[in-house]
Amino acid sequence: MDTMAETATRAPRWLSDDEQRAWRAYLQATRLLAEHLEAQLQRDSGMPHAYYEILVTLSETPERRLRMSELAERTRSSRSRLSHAVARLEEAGWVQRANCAEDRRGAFAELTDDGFAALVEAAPGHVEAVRTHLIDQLTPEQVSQLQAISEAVLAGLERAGVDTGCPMGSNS
Amino acid sequence: MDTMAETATRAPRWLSDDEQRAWRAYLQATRLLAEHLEAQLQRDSGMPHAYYEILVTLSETPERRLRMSELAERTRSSRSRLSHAVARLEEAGWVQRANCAEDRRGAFAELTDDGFAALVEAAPGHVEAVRTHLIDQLTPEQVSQLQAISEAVLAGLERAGVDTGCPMGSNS
DNA sequence: AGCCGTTGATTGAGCGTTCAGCCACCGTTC
DNA sequence: GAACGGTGGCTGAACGCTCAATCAACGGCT
Repeated sequence: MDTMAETATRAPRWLSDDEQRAWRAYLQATRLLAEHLEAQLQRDSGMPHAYYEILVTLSETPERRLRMSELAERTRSSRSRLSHAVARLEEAGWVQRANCAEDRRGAFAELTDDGFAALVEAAPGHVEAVRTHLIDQLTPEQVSQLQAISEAVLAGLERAGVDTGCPMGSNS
Repeated sequence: MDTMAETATRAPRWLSDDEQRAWRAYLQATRLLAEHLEAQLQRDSGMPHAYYEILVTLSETPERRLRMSELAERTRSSRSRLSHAVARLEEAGWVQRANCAEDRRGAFAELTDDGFAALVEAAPGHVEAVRTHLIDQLTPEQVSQLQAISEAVLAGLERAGVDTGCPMGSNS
């Protein structure tokens, strides 16, 4: 990396050794954890984590249904991605679409009973994995540190306009 | 989620409110950050982050070349994934394959001059993004907390037999 | 020599995501 | 009421990844 510092057109603020160690540890930990949780959910419940989150989000709603846009926002997903995902979930019988009366462009995604059952099946194993590989590895103090850190990063990203649903925001 | 605790066949140890807040914040922060970095690298340098890491790993090697297996381990990638990736990188002219004399099954992946140039182009923007959206959002204390947390999680995953592909000792 | 399990690496199908483009509908304006 | 830009949602192609299958070469064995 040092050799590149000289070659670069405009010297950026490179990371210090400590920062780089933290960054690389963070990168590996988040990636491995995500992969592990993904694999667990796929293996035990036959759904990717993103789909699990869709089901969770729907289940936390009074009528177990949401407009596609609203669902996309809450799951921080693009509309396209959600559209494909709901199509898959519909094939699995876990979600069904419903027309919207007030806005005929709109569509609802609705959690079916099978979908709720699948969620009930999937949740314990997933939560157990999260606890085992994240929460239980940390002291209570570290858990709250992690929350503070995550919220700081989130705030920074949102302040920078890195909002998922807003393609117009980035310009130059 | 509480309703599901009763329905599930075996569901001990749900997350407390604090733990769940921490988990969800972590989830969103890591995901948004990863997506942002991915997008930045793709937009500014035309490569996904995984490919960037391959180039970095090759560049940090004396001869700028590594056996495929070795490269797969260092980038924590599956062999298959790496094989596909190197194929793409070869198309881009950033990497070239070379036969291995000692083991005729083997193959080297070698960083080309164009590949190194692409890396030199890409690195400043990427590092800047990491700094801006992660490091600069945190106090120095939080950075070291994050490192400790990440290492704890990593150690837990490795203890649990999750294939890390990389023993703790090796670094760059 | 011949066999046989292992290892290095590639391949192709399938899946999820992104991106760009599209259509249908909305609300406003003239 | 016709035209307009904006919005809700869908589609298809391209891409990266995973998984299982495959192949060739190695190395130890008798």
